[in-house]
Amino acid sequence: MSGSLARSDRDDVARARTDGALETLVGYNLKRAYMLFQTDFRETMGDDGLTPRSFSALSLVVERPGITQSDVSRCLGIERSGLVAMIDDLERRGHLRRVPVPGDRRVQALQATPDGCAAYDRMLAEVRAHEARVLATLDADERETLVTLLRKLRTARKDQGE
Amino acid sequence: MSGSLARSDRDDVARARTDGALETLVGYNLKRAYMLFQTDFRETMGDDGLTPRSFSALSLVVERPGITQSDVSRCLGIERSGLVAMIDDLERRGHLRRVPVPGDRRVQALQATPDGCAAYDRMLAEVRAHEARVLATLDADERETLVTLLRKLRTARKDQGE
DNA sequence: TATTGTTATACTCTATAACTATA
DNA sequence: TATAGTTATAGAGTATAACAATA
Repeated sequence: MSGSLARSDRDDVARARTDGALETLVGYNLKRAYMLFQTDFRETMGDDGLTPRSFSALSLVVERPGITQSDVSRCLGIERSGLVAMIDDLERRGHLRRVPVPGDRRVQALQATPDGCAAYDRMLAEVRAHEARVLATLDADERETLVTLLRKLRTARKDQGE
Repeated sequence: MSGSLARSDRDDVARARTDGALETLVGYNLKRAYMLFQTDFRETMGDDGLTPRSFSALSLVVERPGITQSDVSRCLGIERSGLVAMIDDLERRGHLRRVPVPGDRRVQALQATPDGCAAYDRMLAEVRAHEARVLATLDADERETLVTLLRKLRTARKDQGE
């Protein structure tokens, strides 16, 4: 039954090294690393800055002028409905505009404004600095390996049957 | 001003390869990879299965009998308050019990039940299978490298001044 | 004063479903 | 019948703040 534990036993437990099954699981370590990035990203961008998600959307719009919301949602793997408020916000900030497309009146192409492009360039620099900060403990090779492995994980997935 | 785009231009855009700044950012790739794991984890555990979080808590309790809620929250990097409902749930499932500690009446040590240990072993096997599935595109070396890099990212952080 | 467990609360994120207008 | 954009809504996840009991 062992209903209770002595104080010293608990202290031993607390001192145990962190080497359980959890540490061997990729998912767990992935989540912890992701949380690190998330937190620092938000601190970097400030209270009324872009979120990781809206930054990624803006990035897509800047780099692929004329992309539609549906395209963005597919590229980022998120729901179309979630994009509306985000694009509203980016438009309100003056970073982009919704532009009608002659050939298809259902669609509105997304076009970054000059100000939006400039703001994006500044933010991208900040984001790279933020990543350098969080990745400080890895050398250049390790960083590249990490990105490569993460991308491999994802891109290869699309091709599979599943 | 270029108010609108022709259909064919948009199609070109849609066909563009996915090689923008986003793909070079660790944070973005980390998030996408994390989403992959999360989704598959939940599918693996089923509708009334443990969440990634409660599984990690149970793992800690099984491997460090007598650990307290505060210890768990510190190990996992989450708030104490968030643990209460989780531990309630694990207790309701019969996986663990709250056990009074003689030396300190504020504390309740967490003790996995025999059933809880058995259930954990089964779940851990399922989780490992789930990880093997999601990691199918990486070979053994790559998987180990990935875990190592993710852990290095995190563990080294603690030691820093910040 | 500090810590453990707890409650209440609010906020963010995000998906689902349904609607409309077009195609 | 399918797609783009939209709206409304609900649910999960999680943090914050406060409190009681104990140290």
